[in-house]
Amino acid sequence: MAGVAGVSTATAGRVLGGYGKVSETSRRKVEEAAQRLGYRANGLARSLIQGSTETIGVIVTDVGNSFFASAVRAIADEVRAAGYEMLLANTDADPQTEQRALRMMWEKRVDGVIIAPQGSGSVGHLRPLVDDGLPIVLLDRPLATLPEVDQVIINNTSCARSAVNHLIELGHRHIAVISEAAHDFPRLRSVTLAGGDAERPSAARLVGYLAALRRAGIDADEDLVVHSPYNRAAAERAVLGLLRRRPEVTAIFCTDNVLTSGAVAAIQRSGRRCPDDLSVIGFDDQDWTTLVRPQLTVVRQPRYELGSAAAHRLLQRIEERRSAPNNRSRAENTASGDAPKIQEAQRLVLRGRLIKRASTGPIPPG
Amino acid sequence: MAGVAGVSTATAGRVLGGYGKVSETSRRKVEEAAQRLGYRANGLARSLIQGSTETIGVIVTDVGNSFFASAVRAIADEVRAAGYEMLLANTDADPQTEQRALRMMWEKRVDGVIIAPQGSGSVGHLRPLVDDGLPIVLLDRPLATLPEVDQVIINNTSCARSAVNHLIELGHRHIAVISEAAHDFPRLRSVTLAGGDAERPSAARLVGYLAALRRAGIDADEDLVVHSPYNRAAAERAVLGLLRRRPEVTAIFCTDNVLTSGAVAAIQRSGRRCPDDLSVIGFDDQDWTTLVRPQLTVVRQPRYELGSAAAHRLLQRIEERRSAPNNRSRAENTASGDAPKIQEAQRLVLRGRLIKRASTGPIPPG
DNA sequence: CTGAAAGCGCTAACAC
DNA sequence: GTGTTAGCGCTTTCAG
Repeated sequence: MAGVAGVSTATAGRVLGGYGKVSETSRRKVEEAAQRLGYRANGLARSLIQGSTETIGVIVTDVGNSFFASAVRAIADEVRAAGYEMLLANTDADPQTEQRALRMMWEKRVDGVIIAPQGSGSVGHLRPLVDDGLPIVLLDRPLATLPEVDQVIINNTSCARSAVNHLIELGHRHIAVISEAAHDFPRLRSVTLAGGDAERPSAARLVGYLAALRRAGIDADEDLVVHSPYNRAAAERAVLGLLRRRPEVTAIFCTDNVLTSGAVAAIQRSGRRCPDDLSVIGFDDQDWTTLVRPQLTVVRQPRYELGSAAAHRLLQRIEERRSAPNNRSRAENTASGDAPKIQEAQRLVLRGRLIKRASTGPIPPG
Repeated sequence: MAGVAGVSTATAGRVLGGYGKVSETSRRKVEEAAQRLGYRANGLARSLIQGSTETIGVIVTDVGNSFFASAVRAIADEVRAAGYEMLLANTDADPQTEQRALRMMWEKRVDGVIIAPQGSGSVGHLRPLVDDGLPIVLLDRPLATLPEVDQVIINNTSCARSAVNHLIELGHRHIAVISEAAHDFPRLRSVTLAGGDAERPSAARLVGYLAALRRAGIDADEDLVVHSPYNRAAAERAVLGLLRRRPEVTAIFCTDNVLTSGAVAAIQRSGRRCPDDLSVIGFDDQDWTTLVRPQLTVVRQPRYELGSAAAHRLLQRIEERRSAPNNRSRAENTASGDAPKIQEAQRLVLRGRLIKRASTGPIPPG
């Protein structure tokens, strides 16, 4: 390449890499040769030497879920605008898959990571990267034992609280919730009593449900806290079971978009009329919630904004680190006697809100 | 690193990289040292030397769209099973964005690319990579001028044909179609006459619509071919306009999932009853199509399978090339007098099918 | 402004 | 088995 252009590799590099000073004449020669040879830079070599890949890693549990699809879309937009690329991985909430993805991305030298951790096991997977000083942003789920890491989340507990409050105000007393975290009911009940919060969105929403009941002086009934995995068919079965088992239930709060569609299907199949016999609140304001009859009352969460905020935060951290790579690794940090200069972690909470529509109504007489 | 373990860099490399032969003793020493130092391999250096990154590029127009979200999910699954990673980019159907993404991925040395090209302009963007011998698979949209590239697509034309046939059999004569490719109507009409096909799915579906009408001896009416971009609100407006303008329309065929939701919204707002006044067929069998009343008749396309097939094909090509890197680049090919050995491109067509439900019925009397 | 040379962290070939 | 050496393709000193 440099040979064809009749200059040294150094000059060629300066032109192609856009650094240093080059005369117009040699610039033209190089560009022409590059054109002719169909030259393309080797990003690997460049990254190897510069120590940055202009690539971030994104790890979610399921891009197929519309919630994450929106968030990833937002991240992609933000990242592209900054001239970065995005490595994407799915975990299906499997700890091992998550660990492997994280490790591979780390070895591929991503400049930062946005992750929706699968659970508390994630802390162990993230620890080495955190200690290494890699910028990380937690998406949608905080990790209490990783307080030094930035996070962008939704005010899940209070969203759930206002949803359930709405039902209570309408006169409902037998309010069921369908949740992926139902098995955590005993633990979460005490969390509520202590006024605390919970890590996973599903748990946080359940806490909100419990808090609302408690404030209204309604005893939480474990049998009305029904469990379902994130799977429409399973949710449908779970809700059908509930309605058969506890016909006195007059309202259902769904804590996730797929649980919502399962619940709506179940109610339709059960023959109960909504909202006359049964009120429903869904989670996540998807397009179809205004197409069904009655239109669904839902908690809308800013999914796209969640993604852009996370990406924005991450890119900012990467930029910070680039201009001041003090906090390289724990090893170096401990070695140098400087002030640790550990950046305060940022905790960004975006607000969802209740959209009242036609699927919620006053408690039926009788 | 090698120093701490008390061995040479070569031995350390053999252990960490998992190649060559090493004694148990030194293996243990190296692993221990690696553990202690928190060593992580540098994938960039490895890739630089081995000439493969174990990473593929995926380019779609919008991961936020449930169609692509499913396909990308499938690709992620397939790719992960093979131990690869995935760089993902969105183009919003913008040629420049597509070109930039392609270029960046190419420079980052991806081992292959899956792309849903935005249009015929994509050929120029892909040409250099194709000539370089990079494995590529076209997803969902063929490119006639790039016949040497593998493609995985849906039988869009015949899906559309059977949808419209269904309407015709029910007695409908004034059948509208809502399409992103409506402006291509004149050109596509001649394509149909010639029995040809079209590149973009939207166009292919429109061709199917025209073919069905033609076979039934119904004249296609340009005014019933309504245009809408992929945007729910726009689709809703377009369909409302159609219903006002041409009240004799008794059936609507939607050629995409977002157009479908817009059309359903419009019909609901118009006050026309479905299927009594108006039959509708949607595209893409999403969850909600069974939750609305009447349940929607739709064309189901195998979105997940489309993604897995594409990924599968690509990984296979990458494997082929790895074992026989003959066709490195055009330059070398031309130089060597060997048989070109150009692999025949594979064209995989997955079949969608019509799911008849309650939104289609016989033509109303009157 | 330009060239020569060193080296990023690794693997491949070859000796020992 | 193991160590030595020579690069992968680029950027970065450092002289000229």
